[in-house]
Amino acid sequence: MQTRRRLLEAACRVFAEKGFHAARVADICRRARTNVAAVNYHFGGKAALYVEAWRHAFSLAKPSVAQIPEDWPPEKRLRAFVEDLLRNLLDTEANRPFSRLYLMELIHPTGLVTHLWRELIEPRRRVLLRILADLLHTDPDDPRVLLCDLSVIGQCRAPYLMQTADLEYLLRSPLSPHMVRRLVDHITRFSLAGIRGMAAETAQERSPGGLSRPPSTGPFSGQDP
Amino acid sequence: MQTRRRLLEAACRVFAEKGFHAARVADICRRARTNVAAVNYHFGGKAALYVEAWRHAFSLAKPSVAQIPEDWPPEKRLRAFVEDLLRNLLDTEANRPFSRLYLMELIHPTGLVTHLWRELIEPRRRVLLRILADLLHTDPDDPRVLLCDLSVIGQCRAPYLMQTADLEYLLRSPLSPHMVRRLVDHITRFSLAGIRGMAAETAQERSPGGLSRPPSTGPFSGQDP
DNA sequence: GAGAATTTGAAACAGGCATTTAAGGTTGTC
DNA sequence: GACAACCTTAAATGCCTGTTTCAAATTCTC
Repeated sequence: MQTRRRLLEAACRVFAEKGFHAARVADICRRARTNVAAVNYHFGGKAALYVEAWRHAFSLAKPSVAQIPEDWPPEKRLRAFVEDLLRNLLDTEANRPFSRLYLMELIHPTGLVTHLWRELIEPRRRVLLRILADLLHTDPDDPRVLLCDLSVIGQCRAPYLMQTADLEYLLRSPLSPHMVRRLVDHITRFSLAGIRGMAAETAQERSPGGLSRPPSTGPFSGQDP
Repeated sequence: MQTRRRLLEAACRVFAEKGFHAARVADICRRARTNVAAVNYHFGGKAALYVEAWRHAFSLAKPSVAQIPEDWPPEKRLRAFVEDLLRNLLDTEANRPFSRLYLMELIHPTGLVTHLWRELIEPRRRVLLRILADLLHTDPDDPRVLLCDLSVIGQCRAPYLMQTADLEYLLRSPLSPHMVRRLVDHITRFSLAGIRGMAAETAQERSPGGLSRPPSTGPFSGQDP
């Protein structure tokens, strides 16, 4: 139905902006130009709407990373990956749903989408680990790959951490498509240089201790719905 | 008074963990082993307690970055800066207040601490810009410095984005002092290599357009208290 | 076009939570 | 030891917000 789709899109935007807890059902309904009862009619409640909004956001975003050709050189694949993560930065109208939705769930775990994690997020991460392993001429379980993963992801998420106005303040420049391209370019080059620096280092001092334990619990362990 | 201090410390931890909005006054009081009315008696309300908690957290954290000797080589200063940002990662008992408090305010601006921004945060950022400018053999207004700033800060904040358990899952290793040291080491080296990569690049293709406008509004522009 | 099912609208409901209130207890002072 | 200032406690208040309710309206079926 029309209303249902409008609600989903509004929900993506509001949940992405505020997070599950701080998002107001009334806000979502105002943006969707509908009544609050519609949420409970179509979805059964705020929590269920949240889960559906996740699915909706991912249904728009998912294919791209998975479609990076595996025979591209790893440098090119890294750029494509970064580009994909930063794609949602603009679209202030359409929404910047996926990247920030995910970020919000990381910060305030609701426990509502744990089952979507392995289905939707883990495969993406595995793509990046593969790229990094290729760049470092090692395998994806190498501790250095995990650290580089954190570095790349951290850089890509940084712009989503703040309001657009604050990002523009930091960069001293309005957030245009051109600016996003420049960000992609920077993060890719910066990371490639960082990775090559690691590859050049002697591996001896980072071999023993620390980074070697198998995963214990799982992600999204917390919950406060 | 005793109670006042216990409240401040509990507030730091709870606000840092949940953010202003999601934090419950009752939670804070339970941790401080006091009654909910104490918050309103000693501080006048949740909002005022939040501001005082910020001040308290910063009073513990502030000196270090400011005390990095300016005559150290920039590589050494960068390491000291990163180390300072990651210091709060442990201290699960004492609290990991500053870094995550700040992060929460970035993500959900409350508008309650805008006045503390210039006083507390801007100076820290200027220290980093100076370091990066020295490393790039340029001045702190160079657009490349701003991009590197985003990269370094993004990497340093990444560990604070998630619950400890999730970070340990990503790193496949428990979060020990040793692990934190390794993180500091990695981020410093990775960034130094990235920065040197940028410095080596031809400056021509990143000179015109984009990154050149003076700050328009200010940070923490939003508010939803 | 009549009747039935589905969807929407406005208002009432209920629970959670910050804040207030007023009484009781503690500490310091003369 | 009495008084006063300060602090703590438990219960009450009132607001905000997700959910429910039920009537009105729309859409679908025959």
